[in-house]
Amino acid sequence: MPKQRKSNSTRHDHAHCVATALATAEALCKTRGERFTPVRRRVLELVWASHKPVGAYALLDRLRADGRSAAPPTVYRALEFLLEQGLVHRVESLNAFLGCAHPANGHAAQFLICRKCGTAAELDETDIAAAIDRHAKRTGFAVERRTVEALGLCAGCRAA
Amino acid sequence: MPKQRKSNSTRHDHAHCVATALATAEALCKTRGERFTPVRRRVLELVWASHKPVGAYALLDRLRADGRSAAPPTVYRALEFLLEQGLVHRVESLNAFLGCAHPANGHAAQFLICRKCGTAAELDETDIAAAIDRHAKRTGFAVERRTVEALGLCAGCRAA
DNA sequence: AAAGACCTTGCTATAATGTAACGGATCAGG
DNA sequence: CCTGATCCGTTACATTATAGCAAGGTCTTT
Repeated sequence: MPKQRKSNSTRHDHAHCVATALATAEALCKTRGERFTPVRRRVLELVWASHKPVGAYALLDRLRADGRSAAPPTVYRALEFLLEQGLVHRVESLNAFLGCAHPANGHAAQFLICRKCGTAAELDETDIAAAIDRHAKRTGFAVERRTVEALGLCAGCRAA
Repeated sequence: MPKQRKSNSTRHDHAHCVATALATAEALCKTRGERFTPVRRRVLELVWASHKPVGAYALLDRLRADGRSAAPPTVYRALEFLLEQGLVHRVESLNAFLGCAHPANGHAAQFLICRKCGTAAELDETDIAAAIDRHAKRTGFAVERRTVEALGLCAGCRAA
């Protein structure tokens, strides 16, 4: 009775999706000499439980459901680490967190967030970043970090 | 003894800046049949006190300094109104608010936020919005609202 | 193996940001 | 002036985030 046979409209093998993210994270940390501890691993796994941005306190509840003792700093510290390593993103307009789809070094991330189903798709389009940088440069502004988030309706929810 | 003679490195007449914003707001509200009440006017004025995004609780403190009785809902309701009217913007990455430089109908706003001096410059570049929309369209996503915020160093702070 | 430095975690407490709900005051329109 | 709608003051609470300390691990050096 394979669990991965869910009624998933996006029809992707999410178990594989999560497994890949965890394996990539582990490899990246090893390369960088960082410690991919059980808490950090578990928080990353929970973030990847869906493709929807998750709040820190939702993560906290799920950690506690594991039987693990946990308080807000537990989650925030794990998230801080994962953010530093580029393994998760923070969605500013939702105060929530999302697994990074391309945890390679320094990519520009943009998000398309569906206000109906809550899923967020990650883009990595250099021309969006370039357009921002170009206008910034005109005013002498040196861009260090960009936050680009679009709210709207995803293809699936528009159809429905 | 004119107060407006401040040592202002950006060398703009900020009193005029604020006065214009308030006058424009008043005119817009009148046109739309909305009530530009004293609380709303004062909150807008306080938001415009600088070109730095201001937190809701900082505004609250200043309202109280007026001698006015105020609680969080006082400020948040005023801000909600001002946001609806397009008179202020919310800076998501700072949980803060900023006077809108172009309170005309529906413009795309982007922000360049200096991490040193805290000032935020507002852009209104259609090509940035267009780039986002273009990539969204490819995936069938219908964009309704965009959040574009760049953090970095402004020209002045880079020089120093 | 022991010592020491450093990082990670558990824990308590508290700060900062944001909202729900009610009732009284105020305003626009008849 | 009534009346209905809106706005505001107030209390209480919800949500999100951080400071600080001590205990437990891990790694390196000896």
